[in-house]
Amino acid sequence: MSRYWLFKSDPATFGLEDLERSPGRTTCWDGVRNYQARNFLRDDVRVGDGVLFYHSQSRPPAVVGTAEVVRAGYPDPTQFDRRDPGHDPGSPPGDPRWYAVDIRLRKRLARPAELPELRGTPGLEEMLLLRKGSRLSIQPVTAGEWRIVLRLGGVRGGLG
DNA sequence: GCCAACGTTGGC
DNA sequence: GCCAACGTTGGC
Repeated sequence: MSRYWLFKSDPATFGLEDLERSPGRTTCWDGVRNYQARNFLRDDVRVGDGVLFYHSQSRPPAVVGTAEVVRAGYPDPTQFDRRDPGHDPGSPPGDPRWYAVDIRLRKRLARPAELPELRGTPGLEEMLLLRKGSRLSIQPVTAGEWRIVLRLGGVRGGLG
């Protein structure tokens, strides 16, 4: 059974449009440097899982699309790249510290599901994203939350 | 193991 | 640009 996730991205760095333009509308979700998020990527995110694509640092912040996991956790190549901002000289190649997954765009939402709107929506009271001080960039989402967010985004029926 | 200092995230 | 919340670092 598939799970659901929310991935945050600053559109100034990598936004939905960048994903739309990526070959096969697929990208490597690398650069995650937080241990809790790493654990999700390494241990829990699986092929076929659904992803809410979220624009942070945006006005207003919003879920703007859905994606699907097409490759489960594997060592993040950028940690071994000297020139990459995420280069981690302390990560042993034999036991990599950081992980990435691949995701493929499913669809852009008909309209963004904006953060202030999410805050007022019944059924989302427990959503991790809405918790004060929640900075986690990879978050689990329940099936109910997934369905509600997609409905707000104008996605009718199905998996989005 | 404690905790102050520091850096980052991200909403506003 | 501001600042609250959080994570990490490093001295002790």
